[in-house]
Amino acid sequence: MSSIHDVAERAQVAVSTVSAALNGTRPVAAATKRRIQQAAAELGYRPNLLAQGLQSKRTRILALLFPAPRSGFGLTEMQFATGAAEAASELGYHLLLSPENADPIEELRHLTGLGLVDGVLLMEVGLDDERPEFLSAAGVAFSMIGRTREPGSIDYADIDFAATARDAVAHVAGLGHRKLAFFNLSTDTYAAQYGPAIRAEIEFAEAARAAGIGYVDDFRPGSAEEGRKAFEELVAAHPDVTALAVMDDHAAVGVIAAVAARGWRIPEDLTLLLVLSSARVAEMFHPRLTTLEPPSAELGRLGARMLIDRLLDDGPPQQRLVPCRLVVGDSSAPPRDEPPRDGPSREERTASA
Amino acid sequence: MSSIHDVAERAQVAVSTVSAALNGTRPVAAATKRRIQQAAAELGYRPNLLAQGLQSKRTRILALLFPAPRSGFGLTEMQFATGAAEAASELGYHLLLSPENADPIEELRHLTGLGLVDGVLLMEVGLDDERPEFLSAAGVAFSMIGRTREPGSIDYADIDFAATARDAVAHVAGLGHRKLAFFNLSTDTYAAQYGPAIRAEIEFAEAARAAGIGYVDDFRPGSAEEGRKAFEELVAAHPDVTALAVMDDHAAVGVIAAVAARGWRIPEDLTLLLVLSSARVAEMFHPRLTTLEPPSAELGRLGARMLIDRLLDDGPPQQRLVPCRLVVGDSSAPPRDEPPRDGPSREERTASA
DNA sequence: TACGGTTGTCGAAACGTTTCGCACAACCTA
DNA sequence: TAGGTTGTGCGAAACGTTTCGACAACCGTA
Repeated sequence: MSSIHDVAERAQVAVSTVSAALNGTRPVAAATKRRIQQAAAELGYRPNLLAQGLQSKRTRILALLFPAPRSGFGLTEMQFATGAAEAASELGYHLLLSPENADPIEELRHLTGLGLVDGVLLMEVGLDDERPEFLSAAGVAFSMIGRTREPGSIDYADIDFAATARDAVAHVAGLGHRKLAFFNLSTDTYAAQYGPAIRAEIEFAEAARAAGIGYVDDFRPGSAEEGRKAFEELVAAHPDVTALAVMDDHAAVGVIAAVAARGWRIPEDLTLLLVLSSARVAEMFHPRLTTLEPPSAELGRLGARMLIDRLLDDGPPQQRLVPCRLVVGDSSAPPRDEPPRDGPSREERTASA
Repeated sequence: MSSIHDVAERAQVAVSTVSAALNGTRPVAAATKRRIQQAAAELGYRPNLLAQGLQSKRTRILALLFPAPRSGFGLTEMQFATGAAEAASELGYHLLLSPENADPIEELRHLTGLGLVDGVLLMEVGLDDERPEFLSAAGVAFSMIGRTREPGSIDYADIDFAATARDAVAHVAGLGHRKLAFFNLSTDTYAAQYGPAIRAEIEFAEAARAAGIGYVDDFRPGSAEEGRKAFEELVAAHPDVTALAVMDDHAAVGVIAAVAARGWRIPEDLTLLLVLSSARVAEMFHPRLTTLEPPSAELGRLGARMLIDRLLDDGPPQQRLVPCRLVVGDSSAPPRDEPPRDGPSREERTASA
């Protein structure tokens, strides 16, 4: 690989002049600059990022910390990563994919001690996450996808749960439903104070209250089997529920099975919404489920962009909330007129269809 | 951040001695070494990766080139990335996530010119991919996830399509099926000479021939709608097919809908296999589909590991094929005794169940 | 006693940049 | 014509490492 020395030699100028000409650091005579640029082009010169970084203390490398694949690790997280990588790339930055091991803080200490990265992008941020505090104390620039309980003046991009819940409730209320149930993420996830689990539950309750429709959120099924059970219990305890919003993909599978087992149909007997699941997953279901699709790639892009902004100059903190996109599928319909009973209700309808 | 100078000063030795003591590059008196290690620990010293890289020409950074998200970009690709990142991390390497833009070769030229990465990990390798050739010519170390038509002596990790097809065929033949159909990836993907599409088709044909069962592979549906149509055509043209292997997730959705529309049931009337799709996707279906799950994370790990091996010393090329894992779901069953006819076959069975 | 070998340490150079103080010429102004 | 002001370019230092030749001290042996 040719270095700046080679360019200098070929253009018959000093090394420092090449640097100035290429970076525009200070004025260089037009003719000289042209000669330098040509020499650089002929040699296919690319500045060495390591040398640049060593000198300037800026590497233009960002680290994306991603947690050890939990059970629910999927498309959404992937899209954070690709979104962030693309945004970084567009702005001339690189993205390092850093898996987190058992001790995230130690991992962080190591990573930032290397002098390799300019800043860190945190994802899967818990409400009481300790990483932000550490990074702040260490003076490392960072931004979050998601947010802690009290984000203070830290940059973050997160889902707008309030707007998402409002949209979801407006959708079902608009169809005429009077009572909505909400199946949260698994009990474990909830207990771990996972932000989306906590916030979604709060905001759905609030949105339902504001819209004046009934609301139930006692269930947190994390698997198909738990989803099935939860649905049975729901119907037993609240037979007047006609719409259901489910956070966990697998629980939704169980719900659908339970609905079919009772001889009910979607959407005639139940309007089913998938919350925070990608449309690609929703398409796997039959009928295609109505989804509140998280803006994952967008959040990744935003996270990377605000981190880069922060590195360039420190303006006020950027805190962005983006709502999920409502993708109406075939699982939304007005409620049945009267509560369905067990039995051959499906056949009755099939006959009339 | 403290530097090697600080350590040297604190331990009262020369900088070069610190380097030698910490890297074991050459012998250092035990007492001195201890003093140095203690000083380093007290200061929390971490060698600067940039300076190390600048000097040693080795950065311990690998780049994973990932293509612009195609339609089918999903879990599988994610797992390449996380698998590779984990393996790299375990071996003391870092993984750079590099999105590919419109011109992959130019992108590569740029990336490798930076001196930032020691090697490149290629994924989504096409049969006639031009990237390997470029990298070979440029003298850049790399390995592939997937492989070109003639991989020569390039390191790669890929799916063992022959074994996968054998396993799939053995599974359905073992259940008693006598004729298998194969729905490949979309026509576009096939036309683009996407390795898995080409190889899977060849190997399924071969496996079916070897097992002595009938085989059809005229279809390449890339969406639910195309899947539905393809299934209709299949049944019309080959009423004796009782088992179907589908490569495209969305096509499978269409197939399932078409099966239901005819009043047939899975697995009673059709054994359905999902090929190259993750078990997590298969669980979304009802009934849970039998899957040939690609060893994505494993391939990612292997790719990273063989690349690192290559960087350390050049032994013979490593070329690994890993078969998909057969995960038997609820969509596999022995064939019905006689070819199903249109009509109330489902009701007959429902009554007897 | 002198000498070759071993052991342990040091200092300087090099990796490829950027930055900064200076030098020098040309030009303008008083 | 002398002094200041631009405009342009140069060289050296610095960033934090590793590497390598030099060398001092010590040992055993001839």
